[in-house]
Amino acid sequence: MSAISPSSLCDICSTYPSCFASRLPKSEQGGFRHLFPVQKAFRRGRHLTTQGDGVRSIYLIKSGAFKSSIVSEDGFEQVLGFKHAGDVIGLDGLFKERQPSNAVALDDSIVCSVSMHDIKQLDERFSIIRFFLIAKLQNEISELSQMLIMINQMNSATRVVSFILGQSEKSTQMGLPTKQLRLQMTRGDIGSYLGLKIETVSRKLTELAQQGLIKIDHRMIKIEKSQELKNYQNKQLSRTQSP
Amino acid sequence: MSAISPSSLCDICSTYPSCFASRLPKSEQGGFRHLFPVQKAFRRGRHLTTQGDGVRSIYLIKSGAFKSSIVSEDGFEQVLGFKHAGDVIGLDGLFKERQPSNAVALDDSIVCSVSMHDIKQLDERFSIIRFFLIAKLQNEISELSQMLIMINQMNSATRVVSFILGQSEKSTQMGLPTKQLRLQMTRGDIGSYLGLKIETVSRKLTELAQQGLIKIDHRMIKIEKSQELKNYQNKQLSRTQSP
DNA sequence: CGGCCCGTTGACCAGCATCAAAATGCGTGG
DNA sequence: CCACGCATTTTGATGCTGGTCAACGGGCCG
Repeated sequence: MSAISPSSLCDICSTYPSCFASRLPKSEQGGFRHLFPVQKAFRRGRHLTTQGDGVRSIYLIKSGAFKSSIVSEDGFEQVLGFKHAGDVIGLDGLFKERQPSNAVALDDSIVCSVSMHDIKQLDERFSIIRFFLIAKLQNEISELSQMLIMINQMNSATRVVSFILGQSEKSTQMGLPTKQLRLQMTRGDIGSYLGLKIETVSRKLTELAQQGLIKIDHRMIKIEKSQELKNYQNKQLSRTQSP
Repeated sequence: MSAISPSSLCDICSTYPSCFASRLPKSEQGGFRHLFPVQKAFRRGRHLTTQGDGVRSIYLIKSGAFKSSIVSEDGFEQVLGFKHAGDVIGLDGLFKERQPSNAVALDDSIVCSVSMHDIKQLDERFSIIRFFLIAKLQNEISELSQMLIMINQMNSATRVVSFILGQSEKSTQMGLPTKQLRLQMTRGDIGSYLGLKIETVSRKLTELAQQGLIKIDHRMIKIEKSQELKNYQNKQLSRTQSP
């Protein structure tokens, strides 16, 4: 965790469009620069946030990948989601005393960190920032709701398919290849996220490969038949009759 | 859905302590009254919010009970939570065009409705209101995360036990009896919430009754051995070894 | 009184977890 | 650069939990 460029300018930032800085009126963006958002590098495995620690900043991911998770008292980890360039980390702890969740780097990553003090100033001055923060929190609610639907209503194969398609979509959004993706997380992480055991994840991936829908090379996934994968999803969703 | 008392004063409201009105400085609370929060009654089965409809207000529950849910395109309902007196409904749609979820009255209920216009004014003027809204959204995130943990890591009996204990706790918070509670929702709602089929919910409740931990009379639940129920929870959480 | 939810119970079985073992990859230190 | 050790992944065999299908009773409302 070392400062790279303490006074880096937002307007040369690669994730500027998805950052709240871009929401500020042009005339104010110079002002925002003076709040000195700081870029920091995190090596794989390092914690960006740790459950229970004090809250100091929120973070916008500039490059790399993180998993967010909660660890219960008995040591069980529940993965809540995976975050990539453009995503925000730390909103669930915003204005709180303690971090409610962990964020761990899955790759070497770079984040832009904005201190609580700066966030409070921005929140005070600009309604657009308030809407931004609330919208991002609502996104998290929406994603968690979708996870509940997935885990409660889909079987294991369909969950794995949905996961792959979701990762592929994120990949596309970041301007990376849609049909070729590299998973940053272990099978165990995927299993925790999807509510499946590691063996089940492995088996279902193998089956999908055997059916020719994907190709697997360790953590590289190649999507061979995206339409059939999408059909897979829909077929499973309507496996029981509607009311 | 009829107006009861369009100019009711907040300071005689039974849920005032959990309302954001209570957060305002004393000198401003008179001003808040002039925003005319409106009380409305909802009969059992009526929708307070409907997925896809326009967003007009947020609601604070004064009495009664609601379930919040999402219905997928294929007609499947996923129950996201149950809301009671003091809870807020509509935050997931705050400042949005369309309601992302449904809220249906499980009992005849009364809510206090605050229009988007008023919320915007309050949000603009009072940082304490902003913190309130964000904290409530974070609560929803936290509850959904706990649901994921429960569904991914607990077996059916433990989920049902957790549900009963959770309902009992809510009951306590509202000043109602802790050991005697009336479920407002069907077994089907509970099943959707917990990710279990209706038959499983029914069976597990029966088993708990046979073990003498609870007594069941239709939707009345009497908690006979609360300590053993809590042990049940902990036992199951550590059913597999920690890393 | 009849129909419709709602809830319960039983029999059966599919899907996923569990347990076990081996192969492979990766990081670390010599 | 290589070797060792650990983490990750795969694959197989087996069993249990919770889903499915079916039937029935009871309460509520028109």
